[in-house]
Amino acid sequence: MSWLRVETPLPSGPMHIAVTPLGVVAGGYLGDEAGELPRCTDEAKIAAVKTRIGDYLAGRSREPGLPIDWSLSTGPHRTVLQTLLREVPYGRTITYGELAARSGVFEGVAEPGLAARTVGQMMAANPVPLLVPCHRVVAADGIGGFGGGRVGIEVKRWLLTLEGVLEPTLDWNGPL
DNA sequence: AGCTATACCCTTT
DNA sequence: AAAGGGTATAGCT
Repeated sequence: MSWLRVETPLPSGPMHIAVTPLGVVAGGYLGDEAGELPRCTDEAKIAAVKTRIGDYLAGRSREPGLPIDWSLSTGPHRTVLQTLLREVPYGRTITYGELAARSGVFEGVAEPGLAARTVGQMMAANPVPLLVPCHRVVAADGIGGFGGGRVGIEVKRWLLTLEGVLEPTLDWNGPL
């Protein structure tokens, strides 16, 4: 896989996206690990990803519309991610417990609270942030948490504001 | 009404 | 093989 850098208006700064011949395989919000990553040299892919991601973050498109390479996720993990992608459209949110139920992975296996916890873990381990809208998954009583340290939760809030789920705040620097 | 403790799954190191 | 996580709920205070 090869990586490319995408400028974003996110509080975390530029993103890094990994692509394969199949599609987008991974991504990250950390802007400093770029040094050791193999750089993508395919100009066509670079342009496509930058355009799609850029349009989405600018509010010009509602779906990134990029092909996803699921090879980094397997079993239940992949099932839950795909369920999320299919069941939760732009501007909607779902709770951890709800997603667990919809995915069917925990059918009759675990108790509600326990399944929700597992889903949280899966979201945290989501290799393809943004394309798989893990930020649309919230806790039953509020926004919930978000991995990636302190900026993580800020990114989540930013994205939810972009989609109109949350009211804009003072530090909102995005479109609208 | 609000807070703490507990449950025991799935991914990652 | 072990630890821990973006939670949900039940029970107390």
